[in-house]
Parts: sequence; C-alpha cells; structure tokens
Amino acid sequence: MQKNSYLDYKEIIAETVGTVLAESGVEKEALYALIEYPPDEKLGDLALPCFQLSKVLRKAPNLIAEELENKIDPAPYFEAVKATGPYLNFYVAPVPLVKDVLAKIITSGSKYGARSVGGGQNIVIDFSAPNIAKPFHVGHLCSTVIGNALYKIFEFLGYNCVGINHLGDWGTQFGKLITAYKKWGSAEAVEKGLIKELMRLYVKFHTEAEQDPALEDEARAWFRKIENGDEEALSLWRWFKEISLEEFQRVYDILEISFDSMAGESFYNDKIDAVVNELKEKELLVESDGAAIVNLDEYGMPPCLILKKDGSTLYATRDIAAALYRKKTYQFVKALYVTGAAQSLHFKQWFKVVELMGYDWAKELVHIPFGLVSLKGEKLSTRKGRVVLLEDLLKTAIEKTLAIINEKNPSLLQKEEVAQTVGVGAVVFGALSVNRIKDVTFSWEEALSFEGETGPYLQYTHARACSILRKAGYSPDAGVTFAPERLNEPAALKVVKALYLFPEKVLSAANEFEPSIISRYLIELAHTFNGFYHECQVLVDDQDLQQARLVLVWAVKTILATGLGLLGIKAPEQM
RNA sequence: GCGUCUGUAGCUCAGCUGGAUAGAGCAACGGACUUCUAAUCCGUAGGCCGCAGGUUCGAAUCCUGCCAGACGCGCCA
Repeated sequence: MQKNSYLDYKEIIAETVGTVLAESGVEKEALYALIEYPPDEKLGDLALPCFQLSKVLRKAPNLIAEELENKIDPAPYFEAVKATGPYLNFYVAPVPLVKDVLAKIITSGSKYGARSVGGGQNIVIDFSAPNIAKPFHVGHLCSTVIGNALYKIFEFLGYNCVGINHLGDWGTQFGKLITAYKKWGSAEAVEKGLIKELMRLYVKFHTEAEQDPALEDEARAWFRKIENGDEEALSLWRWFKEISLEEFQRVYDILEISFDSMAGESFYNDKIDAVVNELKEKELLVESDGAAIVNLDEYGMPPCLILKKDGSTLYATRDIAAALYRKKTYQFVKALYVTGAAQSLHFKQWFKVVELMGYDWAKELVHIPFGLVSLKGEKLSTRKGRVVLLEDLLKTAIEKTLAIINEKNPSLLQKEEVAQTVGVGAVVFGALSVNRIKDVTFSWEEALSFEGETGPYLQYTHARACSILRKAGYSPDAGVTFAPERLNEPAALKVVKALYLFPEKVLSAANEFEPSIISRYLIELAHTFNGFYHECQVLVDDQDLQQARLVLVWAVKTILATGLGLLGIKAPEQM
C-alpha cells in the first residue's frame, strides 16, 4: 500500500477493517483494492463490497457487512458506517474532510497533488517528432500535447523528464524534395513560401511521379548523395531543415512547448554501424532475400528489418541506436514513445530486439499509442495536400476567441493575450479530453467549440473564481484559519469531495499514461464548483461564512490552475 | 489470410484491474441573469452497452465465436 501525505479514506478503511479482521488473515492491501465509490450519494461516500470476503470468512456477505458495522467505530473520519445488504457503506464526516483537504491545499498551493515517488529519476519522453519539409498539421497535435502533458505529470510526481523531439530529418523524402526543387522550384519561391512551398513541391513530386516512375530513382539518387556527404545535396538538406524548424518553432511558441533535446533521426547516423555490428556479434542477424533481419517467429511476430538489400538502414535500426544512446546518456527508468497506434507492431518488434540483445532495460521501453486523426473520414495526406495546418487551426481558434471576448467582455484588458490562452486552450484540451486510443475525425466545429466539456469552460470557471477572490481581496496569507463547519451545504461539500480526489487522479493519469483522466476530472470539479457558485453567494455579510467560502474558492482556483497546467494549458485570471 | 485496436443515448464520449438503479457534454424541448462573469446553472426527453454463447452469487466490464469499422503485417517512417 502506498503511504502518502494526502488524506486517504481507502487507507483508513483498509486499516480499521483490516484490524478487525486481522485474525482471519485478510490482507489490508487486498481490502484497499476492494474499496470503491458508490454510485449514489445516498449509499455513502465509500463502500466495501463484502462478496469476496465471504469466501475467506465462509459467511454470507450481508452478515459480514452487518458484523463489521457493529465492530467499527466510525469516528473521527466517518459520521456513520452502515451495512446495506452485502455492502459496508462509509459516510464521511464533513468537518475533518473539509479541514484536512482545504488546509492542505492552502499550505501546499500549486504543489497540492504533487509527490516525490519519482525520486528525481529520469524519464525520457519521445514526442511530437514532425517530419522536416512537411507541414505541422493536426495529425501531429496528439503526439505533441500528450507527450507534453505526460512530461508535466511525471515531473509533478518527482521524476526528471527529458523531452526529446525525434525530428524526421532524414530519409528518402529529402531526395524527393531536392528532385522537385531542382525541377520546379527556385530559391526565391522557397524563401517566400517557406514550408508551404516545400509542401507544394512535395505534392507536385508525387503527382508527377505517378506518370513518371523514373523520378523515384532520381529521388533515391539524391538521397544517396546526401548520405555520401555531397555538398550541394547536404546544403539543400540543411536549408530545408532550417526553414522547417523555424516554422515548427512558431507552433511550439504558440503552444508554449519546449524540448530538452532536438536530436532528430540524422543525429544517430554515426551511431548505427555500432548497433549493426553488435547485432552481428550477438548472432541475431539473419540474411533473408538479401536483407538483414532479426527473426521473431518464436514470439509470434514478423521479422524486424535491420538492413535493406543495398545495405542501408531502416527506422527500426535507427530506433534501436537511439534507445541505446538514450539509455547511456540519460540512465532512464522509463522511455516513453508517444506515437500513433499504427506503429504498435514496429515498437513491439524492436523492443523485443533490444531484449534479445540482452538488455534487461528493454522492459522500461513503453509505447504510448494514440488513435488516428482523419479529415471527414478520410486519411490526412501531405502528398495529396489534404491537411489542416496546426498553425491555421490555432490562429482561427484565437480569432474566434477574440470575437467572443469583444461580444461578452469588451472592457477586458489584454484581450489578445487572453484570446491566445483561451483559443489555444480549447484546441489542446480538445485533444486531451478523450482516451488516447480513440480515432478522431477532425471537425472545425468541434475543435472550435467553447461550451460544455471544453477547455474554455474550465478556464471560465477559473476566471470566475479569481473574480470572487479579487473582489474580496483574498489571498491565503491574509488568513488561513477558517471554520470548516460553515461549509455544510451539500453543494459546498460536493466541491470539497471533488478536490479530495485530485491527487488520486493525477496518480492514475501517470500510471495509465492517460492525460484524459485529468481532463475529465477537471470537468467534474468545475461542474461541482459551478453548482456551488449558483447556489451559494460567497461575498456575504457573515464574515466567518465568507472566509470559509473564500478558502474553498481559492482551493478550487488553485486545483483548476494546477490541473490545467499539467495538461499544458494556462488559466487566465480574467476572460 | 493473420494480428492489434475500436463498437455504450441522434452525435462526441465517460464507465472496462467484474459489484448496487449504465453517466456526462452537444443537439432538441422547458426554465433561471436589478445579485460574486449566463463561455454558467437547473429540469424534460433520449439505452437489447454491436450480436450470440460461456464463466460467476453478480457481466457494459472477463473468456470464446461471429458482425462492423480503423490500423498493421520485409526492404517508407
């Protein structure tokens, strides 16, 4: 059982019930895992189903529940313990709950929910990884924001994260691009059109190549030149890369996402031979149709391709080289790869190869897959020019937000800044609000929706809370003491119970590599708070009541900001 | 053909390490702004949880089969 510094009712219940049942050999850990939250508040706040205990205790579950009800003293954490059929229901005593949770949030501030379980160990997170010379489109959004959120979440839990942008800056596509540039491009056009011009050339290459397959050979020849260090080819490659990076950087600046390393694929060029040699030495390489492979029949997988017929490398080779390099450089306890679910087999294969090489840290490699983004049911395709640029989406979202502000809150100061925060927040939250694995069909309408379960909803709730605090001139330094018993309305208690869940939700989000757990939680928290907001006036004459409510509002504001922060979203004070 | 993932309200999704009466948002309809920001809140309506078996005291959740969709399966990444 993980002891932590946060109030943990499951632990309290496991402890007390465990003590009662000590002689029957029921483990406290097992009890902890059984405890659940009842579906209806009438059934209490926590419940212990006794079905499974009945096997060990050789007694009917409802009898067990009854006996436990009689043997357990609910005080001080519960006001009642009641057997309801086969369930033992626990009713939380409000005052200790309110006091403990709010006091802890006040004293920890933005650190509430944080832990030190990571112990400063390194976690490498490989995310975003757009391809050079291709536009940064909505398909890259998931990897970018999921990776960023996991980065923040693990840092929050005491790990030291290393964010790596494994740029797609090597490969045959550069040969294609140079071919197209030579035939249909010019320096002026590229200087002027930048990545959009590169994209035009790339698309043109593919349409022309359908008629004239010889172009493909030309492209391969140009890529070979890059690999052989031909100066003209290399300088074009560097130029294209520079242009792309500048464009990517603009998007990262808008998203306020940064990386600790921009080592892309080309970075590993000089590290691949050693890997191939090692695979040979360990007798893992087998020749097959002229290519060098690692056979994985035994593990029910197709073989992992290491070298092509012509001796050149493939992306599995590169990934293995990168993993070895990262292990040596960062001593990670986990390496996360945030890429599309389509690559699941690829990762399974080369993870296995690393294991077969004798590295036990292969088990620390984790693929974090996410679903496919499509456009009107059709795949995104750079080649066909069917994409939505991320920058366009973000800019549209910001413009729309500005229009809403001008309509609803025209006197707001720093409109542009707020519009940016909210517009970007809407897009980012949209990508983080559903389970990673779900495929999504991009729709402008949905991406630009600001009502209901959206980022702006959370930001709006936060801004409202800030507004109350501002009017009251409240800050926690002004007074941390408050009367917990005054927060006795159901609406207020619901909010406190929602706040209580935050640390637990952050932990699950990390364990499951699933930021959407935090997204959904924040929606729930905001919803309970908005209910409270409508029902209970905070600024009232009764000073004790007002003080208690202000503490609650401050706590909600803090958790909303912290939670949004973990998702990589900012929370404006006004909007 | 083989493999992986997905299938829950009209739409988008929670719930899936088995537990009590399957929950939200959007859209629809009806209500709440002289009161801390209505980007809000409250209410109504909406369900063979893809289908069929099985395991179990108990299945949306686990197992098997089938159906539908997405993705993957050696020289792209």
